[in-house]
Amino acid sequence: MARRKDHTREELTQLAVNCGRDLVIADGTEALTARNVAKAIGYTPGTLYNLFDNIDGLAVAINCVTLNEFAEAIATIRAGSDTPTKQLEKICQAYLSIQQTQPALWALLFATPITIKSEAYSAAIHKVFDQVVETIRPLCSNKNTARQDAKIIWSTLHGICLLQQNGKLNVTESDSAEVLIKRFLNQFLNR
Amino acid sequence: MARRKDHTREELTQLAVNCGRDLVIADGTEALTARNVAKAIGYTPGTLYNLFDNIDGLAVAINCVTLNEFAEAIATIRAGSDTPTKQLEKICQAYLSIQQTQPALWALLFATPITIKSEAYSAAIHKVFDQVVETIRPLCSNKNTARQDAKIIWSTLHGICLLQQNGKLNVTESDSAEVLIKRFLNQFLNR
DNA sequence: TATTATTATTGAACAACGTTCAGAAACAAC
DNA sequence: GTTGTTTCTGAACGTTGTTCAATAATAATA
Repeated sequence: MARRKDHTREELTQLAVNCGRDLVIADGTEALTARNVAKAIGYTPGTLYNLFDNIDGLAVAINCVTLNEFAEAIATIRAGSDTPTKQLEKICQAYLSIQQTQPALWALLFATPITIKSEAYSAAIHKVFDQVVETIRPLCSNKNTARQDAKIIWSTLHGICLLQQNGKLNVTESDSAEVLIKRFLNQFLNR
Repeated sequence: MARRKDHTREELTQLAVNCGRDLVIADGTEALTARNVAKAIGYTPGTLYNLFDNIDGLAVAINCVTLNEFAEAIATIRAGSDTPTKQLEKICQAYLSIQQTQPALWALLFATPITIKSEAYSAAIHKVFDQVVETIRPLCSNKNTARQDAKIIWSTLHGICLLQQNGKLNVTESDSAEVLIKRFLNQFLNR
């Protein structure tokens, strides 16, 4: 069989991304295999390689969706009338929320070392990160360090979540990620 | 063939850990396969499963070596006559140094989500972490928060290195991990 | 309408992975 | 010498990512 043309190339890509995402949500990152996705979309593995260079390409595409959703959540927070500090807190909570409610999607985002150059992926990262920078800017003493501070906050957020997920932070006692992040923000923002 | 008894069980374990470590250093974490290690030690894959539950067990054993080396480096730093703040800086630099000089070993340590319960592994983590806590303690305003602060610092250190390694921090400009960490410490320790 | 060109899709194959386990070989005990 | 125990092999299984000749459906052409 060949040339079914049930879907356009774009539709097929969308289908793969959606089904792949559902697979990850349902059964974890390990379920994201070429054969699993192919079966889910009703095609064979070979077809996926018409759409993506390799299976990591699909992972990146799924990550773009996750990042874009997060970027929208941040935009909503920033559209509100909270103080910058409060906004930053809410952004951090939103990040935490992703990790806690969709741990598998989060793991696909960060716990997997993905080394792929993708226009869309860089753009998606920027859409998130740049907003963090702008939120922080009024809080920075030195105006030139907003981006650096954003990187630090982003890294800490990320590090706490990662070590928490792997149980590498539960040395003896267990502090919730939320508590640690709140403490970090307070101290880092000098209040 | 069977029962060569060229080595005791302990020697064989040591051999596997050492060769596995060398493989990782030379060719990255992906080179740590049962067949590769088996060939390196002059046995067959099956033998490895007498020594470890699975291949992750070998990875954990290698990580213990890395962690113990790091713990010793920290001990040397703490034995010096620097101020606590300076000691903390040096510890952070030592962490960075591991990531930069042995990126594959570091990747095996942290970039891989390992979910294994190991007595030795927990002990190795503690040997590192507890020293960080003690170094920080005199710098903490509230005496009860030393462990929390240590976790935050540890997480930040980790997050910066991770995002840096994956190129996920090089948004537009590139600040070195060293600069970011120094800035973080200054700000976090309120100076 | 008949023929040709193009393109999407398959399915079988390949190499490599982790892992298992019956059996063979070497040692120890009696 | 016989028996038992332990170590080690090697072949197998199932799964992974990935490739690619063959094929069938469509589009283009005559």
